[in-house]
Amino acid sequence: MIDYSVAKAIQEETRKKAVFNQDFVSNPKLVAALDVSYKKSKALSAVAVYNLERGEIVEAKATLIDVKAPYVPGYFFLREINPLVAVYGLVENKPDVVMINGHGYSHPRRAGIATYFGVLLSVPTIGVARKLLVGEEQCRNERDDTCIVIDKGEIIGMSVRSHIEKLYVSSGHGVSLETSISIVKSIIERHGGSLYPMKIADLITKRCWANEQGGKH
DNA sequence: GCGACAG
DNA sequence: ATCTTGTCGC
Repeated sequence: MIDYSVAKAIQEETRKKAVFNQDFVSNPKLVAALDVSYKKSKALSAVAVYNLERGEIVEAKATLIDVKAPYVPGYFFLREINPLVAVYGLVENKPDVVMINGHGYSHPRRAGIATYFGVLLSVPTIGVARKLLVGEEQCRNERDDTCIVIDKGEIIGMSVRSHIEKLYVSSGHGVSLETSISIVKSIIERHGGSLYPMKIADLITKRCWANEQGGKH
């Protein structure tokens, strides 16, 4: 059995350094979406840089690296931080905000992978997950497509649903929950209910295995 | 003690 | 996340 006390201490330090209630950027124009897929001990990570004004992908990159750490709920960063940092380093058009596939503040210690990535690289991040790790939804009514997520008496994130998918959004670092929701909703409303750049990053990670020859794309 | 548990 | 056939619904 592995001892996660060190990883836990890292997350607690990360939470102290993180900023959840301020926006480092006032008018973001470039938003990057990062995602990772796995095959045996290899991780294929991808990034799609999206122009909010034009509603288009302006850059895409992918890379393949080895991973050793197993996936453990609550300690996702141990497994996925390296693939994420590796592919982010390939980006030429540095984004104003980075969307990470996973939780940010909505985490047992308020420091999910999105928060860890943001503090580590000192970039604004948003956490976007498909399942809750902690907390429970509180919807005002059945019609509302945006609900708050409560844990231990505080709002830790929000759910946003379209007719295509349901996402759990939380602040990562340097992007408030309100701004995070605003960005996510503006994208899905523009692309038929799909978080377009994240979908593209996801497709890249799953379709580049066939013609992978070392990673770069 | 038991169940739940981001990707 | 990944491994995977047939099957249900529009």
